[in-house]
Amino acid sequence: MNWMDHGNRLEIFPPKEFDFKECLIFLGRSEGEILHQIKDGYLYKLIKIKEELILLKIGSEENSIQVVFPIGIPSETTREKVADYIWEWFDLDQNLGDFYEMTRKDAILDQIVHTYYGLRIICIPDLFEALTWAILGQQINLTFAYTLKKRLVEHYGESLTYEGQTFWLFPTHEKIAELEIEDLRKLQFSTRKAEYIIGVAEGMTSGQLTKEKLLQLKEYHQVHQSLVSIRGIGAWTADYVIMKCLHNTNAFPIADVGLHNALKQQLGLERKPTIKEIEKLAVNWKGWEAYATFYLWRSLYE
DNA sequence: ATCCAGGAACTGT
DNA sequence: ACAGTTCATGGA
Repeated sequence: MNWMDHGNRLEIFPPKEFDFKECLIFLGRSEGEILHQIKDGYLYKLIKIKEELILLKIGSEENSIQVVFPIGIPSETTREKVADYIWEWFDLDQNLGDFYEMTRKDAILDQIVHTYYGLRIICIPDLFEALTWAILGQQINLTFAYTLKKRLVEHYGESLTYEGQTFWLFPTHEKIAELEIEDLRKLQFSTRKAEYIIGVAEGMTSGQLTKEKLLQLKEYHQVHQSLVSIRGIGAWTADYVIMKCLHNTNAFPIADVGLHNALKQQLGLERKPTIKEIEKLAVNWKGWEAYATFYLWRSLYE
């Protein structure tokens, strides 16, 4: 991690394969998003570090990400954690140079990575949020998934209002673990989604399911297996979470509808490709399937 | 209206 | 192992 603490602001120096504006475009993809806001080229996000709510205003300079604190300056140790958070959120530990090296020889990705150069997987560092968001997205259109997330956050999340704008935190698993199915049914969650999400919340609150434990597992299939063993988490959700929360670039949600649509479009097909066809296309992507998928998703909007 | 959505569990073979 | 069915609701 490469950054400087200037006391009242942070300056973070990302690797060269990074473009803040590309990341902002991804972050701004939905009107329904409630967990961050974008205004005048700045990204605002509320986070919580050790019981302290911290509003971040994030912008970019030529070679750095600038973070300021509109409400109050946190302590030095907290500022360090903020820098950690930003580094993790934008997946800055990955060496995208290796990914781009691979895509030079790839008929599908070569053009795409050129167009969106510097885009990184925007992560969901909170495991509970990542799992819940994936479950919400199962088999419903994304617009409605955002609506459900908004309702969940506004009912059970913490918030802070600054200059007339309200900023939200995703609810904690402790809070959701206390709910009954009917509580979420009222928000128009299906019984299944309600069961799955409360179940995950209970698993995390009991300490059985933690991000740390998952990160300790050495083999990809071990992580995948332990996630899939949880009710409501299938292969797609496991891969999505491994990609968005656990930073493993081997993750490949191969059954994803968005991926299929992107490939259909890129290849000019009449129909969506089959799983077997995708497996063949993806042979070159070994080790970078998550980024290949993410860039293909990006190619879908605009 | 009709189809489908960033699937998963369940059931039957 | 594998295929078909059910769940559930809104968006386009």
